Amino acid sequence: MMPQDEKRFQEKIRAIQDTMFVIGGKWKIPVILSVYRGNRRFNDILASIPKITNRVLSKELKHLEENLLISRTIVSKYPVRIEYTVTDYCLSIDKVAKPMEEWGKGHKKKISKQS
Amino acid sequence: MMPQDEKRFQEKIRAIQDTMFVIGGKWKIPVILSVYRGNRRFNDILASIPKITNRVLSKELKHLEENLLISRTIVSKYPVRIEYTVTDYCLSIDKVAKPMEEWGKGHKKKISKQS
DNA sequence: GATACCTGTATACAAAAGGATACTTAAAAT
DNA sequence: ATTTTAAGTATCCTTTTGTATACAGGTATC
Repeated sequence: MMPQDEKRFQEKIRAIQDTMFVIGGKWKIPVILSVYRGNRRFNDILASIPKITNRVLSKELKHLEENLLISRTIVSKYPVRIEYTVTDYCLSIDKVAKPMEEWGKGHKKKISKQS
Repeated sequence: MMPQDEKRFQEKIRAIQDTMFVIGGKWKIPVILSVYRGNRRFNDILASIPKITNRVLSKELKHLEENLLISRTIVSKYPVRIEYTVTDYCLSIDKVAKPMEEWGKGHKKKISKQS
């Protein structure tokens, strides 16, 4: 039998790996933030995130849609016009994104200080 | 000139990408947690994290050491014995890891509910 | 009729991350 | 003398991620 705290440790690992699967990688949170910020159209999102390419953006949007964080709506058929918006559920990401933002800012200072 | 909030948005993105660079990926936080938990020796850490391999662990430890989160000490030369410990600075990761753990647990429920 | 706009997809490729397995070095245990 | 242990490294391979560029399909504009 596995000790209680060992079991809890394994669950912790799994939960964090699940989170990483959904919002990990270089682009997923930036895409969410961009849409959250008001960029609803593909090319606007594309332009708002430095160095992202259309292929990567397309894939990330699909992944986020599958994970219920972004919704995609066809607002006009001719011409094709799509709108991306964040879901209500997506707002929960803020609880993770905010700490990450703060930690990143602090880390930059830390690293530049030691040199 | 870029508007103020646009500039702040770009900084946000960069901060999050910096964080992702340091602790992103499948294994980095699990490794930190394992060491924090008391696993100090290579093979103990290896055994504590399901499915990680020695090659990957070796690389992750090096990366974490370079980013001041883990420290590596040679405790005995013959035989070689190394000890890994978390740095004081590493404790700041908890501010990110905890929300990720919670979000991951909630997400699993969310996904299983919709099916 | 030619060209540009929008929202992507298709193709080809390069780089990074992750995985499987064997090996090393030197001491300690049997 | 052989095996085991510790802490990795070396080699090769697969998968994922990212990049570059071209193209599609339909509308609108010149």
